[in-house]
Amino acid sequence: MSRPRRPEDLVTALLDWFAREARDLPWRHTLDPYAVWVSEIMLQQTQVKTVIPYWERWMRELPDITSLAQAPQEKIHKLWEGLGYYTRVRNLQKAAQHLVRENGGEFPKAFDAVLALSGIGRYTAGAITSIAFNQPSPILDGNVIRVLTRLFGIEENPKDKATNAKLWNLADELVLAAQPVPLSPRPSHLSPFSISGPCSALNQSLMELGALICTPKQPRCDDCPLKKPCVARATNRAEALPNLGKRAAATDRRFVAFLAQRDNQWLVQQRPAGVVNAHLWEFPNVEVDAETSDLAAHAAKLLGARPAQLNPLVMIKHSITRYRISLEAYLVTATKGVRATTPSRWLTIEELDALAFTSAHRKILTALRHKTSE
DNA sequence: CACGCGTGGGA
DNA sequence: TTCCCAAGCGT
Repeated sequence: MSRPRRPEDLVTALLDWFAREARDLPWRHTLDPYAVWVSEIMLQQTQVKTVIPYWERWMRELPDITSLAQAPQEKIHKLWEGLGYYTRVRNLQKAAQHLVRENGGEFPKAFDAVLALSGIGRYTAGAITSIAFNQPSPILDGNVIRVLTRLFGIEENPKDKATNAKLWNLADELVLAAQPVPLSPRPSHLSPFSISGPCSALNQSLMELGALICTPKQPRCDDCPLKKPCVARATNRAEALPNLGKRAAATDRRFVAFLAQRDNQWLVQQRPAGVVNAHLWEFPNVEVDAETSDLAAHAAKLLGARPAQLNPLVMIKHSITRYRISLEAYLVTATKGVRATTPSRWLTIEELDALAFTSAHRKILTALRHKTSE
């Protein structure tokens, strides 16, 4: 069985592979720390393919720290609509406002100053400082955990404190070993990137390997630049690692939404701070028991008037965190007497479109638009 | 430190 | 269909 080689040899193999195989992603064409920062926040727990259009739109609308700091909160929520984890976007703006106020609108270079910003933890601080400034700061994300536990045959749960520390140390050894290595040239037939240096390339190569080769299921070990030293490949343990614990079982929940119309306007409300999907808009809705049949009573409580009739429009299935949710949307007829509870508004379909909706209620809105255009 | 926080894609 | 999980962070 081949043992892992020295860090220098692993680094050489990774940098060479990255120069050949790295994807052409839009944020790889800039070294602007703000642009890198935005990409890293969007990429937290979110797939590359999903992020690309959001990042491009964001950079057009809010191209620098000052424009973000000054943007209305409705605008940043709308730009984030559908990405989830909406605290991220508020922390992003909070940090931008801090930088305008305290640092002349400049993004800091010092790792500790970056780490201190809202929404930036150890991973993101390491990613930004290595990618934008070629600093030898290690990164450890889901991809890197997978690559390193397999490469070194680490069977312990990577969430355990000691194992997590060990993984950070391994990531640190690799990025330090990369620091003096010349950057591998990218083949001329591929589009050029803006890579700040070998620390940037090494960190990105670990994530890229995890995304393209060292995947959770059916890893493409035959194409891996680290196949010789990889312990998991030699022991046929690749798909068994990393050894993450069991995830919590999903719970079923049922919600009912009521679509109240007044002329060409529909009643919507904004979710309060501190709850799931805070600050986003939705149709009036309530959680009900699975067996509840008297939905009109719920509608009455919610809208202040008992509807004469409830006509089903659409049933949405979605899940948020560990909840499997079914969301039934009903058109409310005879809405005379319906009064909004604050904060809520009567708005046209076009006006609703301009608001940031939760994903599930965005689907209701789409169904409603189709219904009303029939 | 275990948990809450969103969503969509892929097997 | 169901489950896993993706460039994590804050509390």
